[in-house]
Amino acid sequence: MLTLKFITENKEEVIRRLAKKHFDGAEIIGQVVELDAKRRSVQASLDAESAEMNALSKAIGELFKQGKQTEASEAKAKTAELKDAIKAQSTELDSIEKQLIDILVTIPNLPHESVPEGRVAEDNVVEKMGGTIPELPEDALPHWELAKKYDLIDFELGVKITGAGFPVYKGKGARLQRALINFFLDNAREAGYLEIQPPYVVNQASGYGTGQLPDKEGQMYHANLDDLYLIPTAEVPVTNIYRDVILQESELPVKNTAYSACFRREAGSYGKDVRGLNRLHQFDKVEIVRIDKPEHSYDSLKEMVAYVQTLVDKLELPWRILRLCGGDMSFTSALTFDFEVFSAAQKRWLEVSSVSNFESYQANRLKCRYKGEDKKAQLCHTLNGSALALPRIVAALLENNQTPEGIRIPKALVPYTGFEMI
RNA sequence: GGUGAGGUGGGUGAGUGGCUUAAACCAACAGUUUGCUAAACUGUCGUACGGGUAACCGUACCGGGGGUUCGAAUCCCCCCCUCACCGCCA
Repeated sequence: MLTLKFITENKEEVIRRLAKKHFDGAEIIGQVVELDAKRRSVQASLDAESAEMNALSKAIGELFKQGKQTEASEAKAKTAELKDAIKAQSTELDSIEKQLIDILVTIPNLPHESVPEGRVAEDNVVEKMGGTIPELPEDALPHWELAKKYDLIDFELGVKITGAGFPVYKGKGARLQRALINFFLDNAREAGYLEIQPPYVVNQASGYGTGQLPDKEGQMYHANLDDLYLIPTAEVPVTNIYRDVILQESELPVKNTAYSACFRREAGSYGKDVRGLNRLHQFDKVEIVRIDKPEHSYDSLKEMVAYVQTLVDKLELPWRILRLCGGDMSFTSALTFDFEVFSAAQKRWLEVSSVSNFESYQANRLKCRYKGEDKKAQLCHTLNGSALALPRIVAALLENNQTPEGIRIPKALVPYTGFEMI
């Protein structure tokens, strides 16, 4: 969430910038400013009364020690009224603070100045393109047909065991998954990211820390007996490593990478573009996470985008980078670049990575801070990106590389698969 | 699952109602000393909110929440978590 300080000090700017995300903040920001003023005044009088009470209690203690029982009892009588006032004020302060938090979590992050105007996915700006789209014959097969033909992925079997969206990978299909995971992790390590193996289920506090809760509660699987959530991305456990942490400036930027299975309920998204591997409830992904100083976070973002580009290049896939427009960005992001690869048989661009700078929006809730030269703790910036999500990469690899002799594996991946053709 | 012990600052850990402004040690940082390293010595060393141009002042925080009391890290109640041993088990 945005910091109260920033909102109250930059009211007009906040409203103006939120408009790019098509969020009308005029009324809600006004409420925040008003509540904050109330908060200050209540706290000021609460503090004054508490100070008086503390002094009085101390004096009573002294009087008792000196054996002045009568005077002590007189002083005691005076505290009752003060006590009631303190109780009332602190109840009011709690309520104001709760109202403020409730409002703050409904305000999205401010988009960076470079975010293009726009409402929907079509308004995103193509930033860069690479690779070549292969010429496939007319009878080229979509990946779900190829998966069946070569017995790589069994979607029906997954339905039997679990349900739709939980495919079973078999033989070279399974080995391809394992190869991609190792390929991505090795590349990330070589690029300086520390490999992490996090838990796949998290507690409520972690869900709140990265912002999945409370807004996206329905998108996560919930193990209600233990009140734990299956992670929708490794971002959640990895970023939460830094919850309630004050880092030293010298430790920044923190660069972590993690593979995890990801679980998403995808409630409400049935029926549209969900065939085959396009949208799943369980999938594999390697994530990269950075924690950085504010003044360096956009350099970090640039590096992350450049890094992801090396992956799609090595996989010889046709790709493009989109700069997301205000309307298509996530709630928490300040600037997002999406990577898409072209799936030549479906003739569609598929999103395989989303790289974002959250600035201090996530760090504020996480309470992830760092101490610099001046010894003052201040909020870090957090960033993350997929590097990469497997299913759509697999879809594109299968479709784009199909030949009459079988499916060709890109050279960079062969050491990992142990085979050149499927 | 059973039994027991615990949760205090960056870490270890003392503190059983007011002398706590949370001791002491370690780590960290600055300085002195020093041929270098090390050691020694001195000093600094929490977070948040509010007030103030500032130095600074006030308030809150000892796992979380409630209660008792003029006053709670300390007493009472509820919850959460951790550790140890036993049982089960990859």
